[in-house]
Amino acid sequence: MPELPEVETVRRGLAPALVGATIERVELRRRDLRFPFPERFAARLQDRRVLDLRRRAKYLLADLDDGHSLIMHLGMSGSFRIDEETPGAFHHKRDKNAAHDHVVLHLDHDRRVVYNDPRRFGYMLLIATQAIDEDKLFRGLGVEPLSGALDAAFLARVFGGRAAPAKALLLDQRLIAGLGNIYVCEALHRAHISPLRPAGSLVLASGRPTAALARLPQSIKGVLTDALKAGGSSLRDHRQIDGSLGYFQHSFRVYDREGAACPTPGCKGTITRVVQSGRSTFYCPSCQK
DNA sequence: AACACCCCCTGTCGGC
DNA sequence: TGCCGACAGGGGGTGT
Repeated sequence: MPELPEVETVRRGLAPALVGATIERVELRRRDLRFPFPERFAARLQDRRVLDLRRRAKYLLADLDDGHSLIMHLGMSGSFRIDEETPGAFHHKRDKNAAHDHVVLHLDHDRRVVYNDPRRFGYMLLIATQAIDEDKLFRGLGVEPLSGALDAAFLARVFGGRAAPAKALLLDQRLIAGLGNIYVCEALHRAHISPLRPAGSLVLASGRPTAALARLPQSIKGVLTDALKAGGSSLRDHRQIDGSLGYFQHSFRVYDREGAACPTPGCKGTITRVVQSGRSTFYCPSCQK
C-alpha cells in the first residue's frame, strides 16, 4: 500500500506500540525479502529499545538505543499489524495470509508487530543512525513533497530542459521522494497538466514556471494532505495497523477510473488509461493539457 | 546524462 | 469451473 500517505499512516499506527518498547525477540520466517536480511539481524535487534519511529520518503526508520536504525521499506505489498499475545485466540481471518508473515517482532508487554508481504518487494536493514543521510539509499533522495522545499521555483529548476514526460519526473525519487503512481496521477489532474507533457515545456525560457506548473505544488500537497486525512488508500484488502481501512480510494478523480466521466466541473472529458514507462497512467485528455 | 525497458514475486481479476 | 494473460501502490539494473 505504500506511497507517502500510506507509509505515514503506517508510521502513525505503529508508533504508539513501537516507540518506547523493547524488542525481546525477533522471528524471521525466511532468510530474505527482496534482499537477504543483514548478518545476525535478529540478534542485533534483540533487547533493543525503540527510541523513535520516523519516515523519510517511503521508508520507515526505527531508531534504536544502540545507535542503529532499523530501516523498513514496504515495497508493493508490505504491511504491518499489531497482535496482542492472546494464547488460544483463533484469528480465523488471518489464516490464509499468514503464509506471508515474514517477520515477527516480539515486544515487551506481550505485543507483537508482524510484517506481512506477499510479493516480498519490501526489505529491512540496519544502518548507523548517524550515517543514514550519507547512505546510498538516502543520500540521493529528493525533497519531501509536503515540505517547503517543494515549490514552483524548485519544480521549474528540475523540469527545465527536460524532455521526459512530467509524470516520469514526478515519480523520480531523486527529485521528489514519496510520490508514487496514484498520487502523481491525481496531482496532475488537479493541476490540469497532462502526464504526457514534456517537463521542460512547463518552464518558460526565463526559467520561471508556467502558470500550470505554478499550480502543481499545491496540487501535490493537497492530494497528499487529503489522503492522509483519510488514512491513505486501501486497494484490495490492505488495512491500517488497527485493522481499519483507509478510504481515500473513494476520492480518486482519475486513478483506476478508465472510462469514467471526468470530475472536473464543466469538463465533458472521459478518463483515459495509457502506459508510460510500463506503468498505467490515468488522466483526462480534455482538461489536462 | 537521460530515457525506455525488463525484472524481482505472488495474487487477483476478467475473458474465454 | 478452469485456464491464461494482464496487471498491481516500488525501484534497481541494464541497454541505447
